[in-house]
Amino acid sequence: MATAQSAGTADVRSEARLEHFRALLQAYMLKKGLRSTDQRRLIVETFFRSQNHVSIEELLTQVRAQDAKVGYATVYRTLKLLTECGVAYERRFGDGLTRYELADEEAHHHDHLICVECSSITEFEEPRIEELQEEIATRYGFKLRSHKHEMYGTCPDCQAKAQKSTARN
Amino acid sequence: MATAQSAGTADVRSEARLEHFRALLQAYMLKKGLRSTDQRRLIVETFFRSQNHVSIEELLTQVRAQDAKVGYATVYRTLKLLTECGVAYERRFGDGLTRYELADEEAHHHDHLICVECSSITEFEEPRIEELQEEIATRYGFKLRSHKHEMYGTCPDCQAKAQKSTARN
DNA sequence: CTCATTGCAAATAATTTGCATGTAA
DNA sequence: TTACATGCAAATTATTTGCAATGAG
Repeated sequence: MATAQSAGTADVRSEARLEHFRALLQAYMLKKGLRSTDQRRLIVETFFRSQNHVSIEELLTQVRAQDAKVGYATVYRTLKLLTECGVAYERRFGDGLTRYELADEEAHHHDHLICVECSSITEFEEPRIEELQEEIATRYGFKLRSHKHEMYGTCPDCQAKAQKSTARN
Repeated sequence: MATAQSAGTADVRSEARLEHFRALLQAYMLKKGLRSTDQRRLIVETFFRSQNHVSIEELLTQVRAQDAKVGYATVYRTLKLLTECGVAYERRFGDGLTRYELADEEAHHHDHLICVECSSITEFEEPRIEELQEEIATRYGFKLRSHKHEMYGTCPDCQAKAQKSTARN
């Protein structure tokens, strides 16, 4: 089995929370005069059920399993919509890909350990860092909205692998 | 030929430190059998003198003020080289651009407060966060190489501006 | 001489956009 | 009926690469 680092987020997402996001989206669409279409609903629900940090391509694959005709552009446009109305966050890690995560507070408070060898992503949470962030923001008079904290290094697995091939070089 | 460019970091970068980086680069090039060319030297020195967080395009503009024939590809290739040998760090902020900064320890240990309104970047330093990072890396068995810690919010100036136009809405 | 480097243009890759057609409201 | 939405393909943007010509060691 592959490394399923950040455990199945889908299970963690309670219906109640998703309902909250659906309402958020609906309110935004109403305000902007946007329309609810089959594709949009499908993409949004697929996003809600997908693993954390989905890329557009991954999402599109899942979406096309339901409706093979959905195009790239629609997924891009829908994810942009979700980002605008505060349902999703865009994240850019080292690879040239934009990934998305559900914009709940928990997501807001976890951060990432990224392996520079195998690109695996491990999430961590550290309230003491949160505290310090607030302190710093206050120090500089910033009103904080979000943050991004990524640590890059070698994961235990890759360290082990590197050791085996040390003789080679 | 005295570069009449923006003040800023150039003054802060002591010759001694630059000399260290020149040595680092030279050692790397020697090891790899790479050659020292006019373009490379020009790009590297321009990078040393440029403001922090330069983009390829900004750098190219500055380089072309000296030698109009230098191509994009050479700048990309040279910055990649600088990144490989540990002289520069790549950074990706919100816009779709890769920016580079000198890889000294101070740069390694400062992080960024980014204003979502005016895009201004404020650097900060907080040793207690550094400590916590090490602690977390150890907890997950990671060997840390670098990190990125960005906080997004509204800077004091933009908060003030927002206040003035509050009556408007 | 030999092989790395350069500049250019063409190739990728990710994302965006124009437009004719489809479709919520 | 009236725009908004979609799918496709073409356009953009950032970056990379192939290649013939150049130049460092």
